[in-house]
Formats: sequence, structure tokens, C-alpha cells
Amino acid sequence: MGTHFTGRPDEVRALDTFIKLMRATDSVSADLAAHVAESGITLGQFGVLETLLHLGPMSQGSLGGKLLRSGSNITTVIDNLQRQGLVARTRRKDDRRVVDVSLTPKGRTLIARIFPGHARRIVRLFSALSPDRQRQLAELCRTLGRSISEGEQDT
Amino acid sequence: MGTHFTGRPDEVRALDTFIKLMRATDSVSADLAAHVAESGITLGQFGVLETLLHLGPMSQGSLGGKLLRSGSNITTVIDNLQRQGLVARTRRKDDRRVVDVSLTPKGRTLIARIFPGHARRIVRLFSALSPDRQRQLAELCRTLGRSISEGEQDT
DNA sequence: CATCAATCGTTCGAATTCGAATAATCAGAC
DNA sequence: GTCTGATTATTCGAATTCGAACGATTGATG
Repeated sequence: MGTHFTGRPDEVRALDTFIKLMRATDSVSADLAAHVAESGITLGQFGVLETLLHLGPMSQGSLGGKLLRSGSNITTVIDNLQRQGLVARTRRKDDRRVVDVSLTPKGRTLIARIFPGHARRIVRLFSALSPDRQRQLAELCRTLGRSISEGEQDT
Repeated sequence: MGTHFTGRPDEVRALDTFIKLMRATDSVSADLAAHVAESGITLGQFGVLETLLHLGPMSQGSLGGKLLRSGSNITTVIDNLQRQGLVARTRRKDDRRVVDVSLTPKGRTLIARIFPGHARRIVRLFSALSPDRQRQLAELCRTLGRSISEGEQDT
């Protein structure tokens, strides 16, 4: 099940794990995206607003780092958030290359209003796994993610 | 680490698991996308070609089901693959609403050439986890994904 | 046979996402 | 101070992705 691929056992195992990881993530994302869409924003926009709410104003570069997105992507998403009046851009005084992004009152109100429901929704989605198994999953993902970001090889 | 959010313990745990799941998936996807890009295709296109290679020709609707993508998305991706001469569309004779998609010789050659390297790459990415831990991860993801697809509630 | 609802694919508009190329700014070397 | 290289954000082109609206086709119902 998962992959209909017949190969070496280690390949079958890794591919099966891979496909299940992707499908689970897809399902979680789709559910959360549908939920935040009711408030008129996308999951990417939600990520920016939530980061600004919990960590405060920061440069676009920092946002890209936190959210693992490219610089050009952040520019586009901030453009759309700014057009909706949810964030504001400010050229940093002591380094005019940097643009700091902050929540507007409207943006703060919105994200503060929808975040609790978002958190509850995540709790509910993950409630299929016991607390111990949630921790297991987090640990496995942490190990996996670590080994990839650190092993930046080319071959 | 992960979320800088202070809330109820069950919320912190679920959010932490969620963020690590997303980041791990992002890292894996980015690595594989960079690899297939060397052959001039995207990860979405790769998914279609690989499905057709291992399961044979099928309708666009079936492809969307396998890959968890919308119908309009499949149309677009198939458009791009067709333009590159990698797949062919055939109106099904006994039901002219359906369009079957199949690999062209060029498409088959391409996917057969790059799939082994792709599989090896996945094996390497997941080698940070022992075989047992890979199976654990797969099982946790399967449980998580199942509970979401089956529990199609609204609230 | 005619109509009507369901199914399948396409089209459209909008947002995301990337990499490459570009512009503005800054920091260091001289 | 000036030049050079690095950093930061923007722009551009292309692909992905979705939902909604639409057209074509089918199957069922009368």
C-alpha cells in the first residue's frame, strides 16, 4: 500500500514512509487552509501574521528564515497582506536595505481572533495520536529535518 | 523550540508536533524538488509520471485522487507535460467525458531514467532514521492521515 | 424519446512559490 | 573618500494550486 513499487527492501520502506509523510501533511494542510480561508486569508498569510503576533515585528528576511520561504515569496505575500491592510512596511532607519514588517491594529485583531480556533483545530487533528505518540512523531520529524538541513551536500 | 507560543500543555504539544511535521516535509520536498529540477521537471510533474509508470494509464480524475490534487490542478499539470511531449491525452471511447493519460515513449524513458536516483535519494534522506524508526514514522503518519480523511466534519 | 441530475474535464481569477536578474544600500579595503 | 563585494528587497517569468463557473457527456427517470 502507498507505493506500488517493487524494489529493494530499504527502498520500499523509505518510499512508503515518504509517501505517508507527504499525504499526512497534505491532509493537515488542506484542513487548516480550509479553516483559515473562512477568515479571508491563506495559510501562507496566516503563517506571517502568526509569526508577527508571537515574535513581534521583524525584517522580511527573518520572516523567510522562520517560515522556510524564499525572499521573493515573502515579498509577494507581504504585498498581499499590505493590500488588505493587515501589515505595514517600515524601512529600517539604521540600515535602509531592511524592511521591517509589523501588524496593523486590523491585522492584530484578525490574527488574535482566529488563532485560538486554529490552535484548537490542530489539537483536534492530532488527537488521533496519544500525547506520547505526538511526542514521538515530533521527535522523528525533528531528527529527519535536522539531518537534511545540516547535510547540505550536492551529489 | 518550534513554536514560541505559550498556552495549554495539549496545545503546545500539538502545535509543536505540527510545526516539526511541516518543517520536515518542507525540507524533504525542497531537496527532492531540487533534484528532479535537474531533469527539467517539477515535483508535481514527477508525481504524475511516476504514477503512470507504476500504475499504467489512467483518467485525470484518478490521477487527482492518487495525488490528492484538484481536477483543475491536474488539467494544468497535464497541459505542461503534454507540451513537453511526455504524456498523451486520449478521450475514452466508451465514455467521452473521460480523458485517459498515458506516458509517451519520451516520457517513459525520462521517468525510468530518473526514478532510480530519486528512490536512492529518498533512502538517503530517511537514513537518518533507523528502519524501525522509519516504520514508526510511517505508522504515525498513516494514523494521522486516516483520522483526517475519515473525519470529514465541518464545525 | 425528452428531461434532469450527476460526472468529467476545462477555463478563469487569484495566491503561492521558486530562481534569476536587478536595484539599493552597507561595510570593508585601499 | 572611493571602489568592491555582500546583503536586502524587488521584479520577472514560469509552474503549482485552489475554488467557482462552465460545457460536454452520460445515466436515470419519467
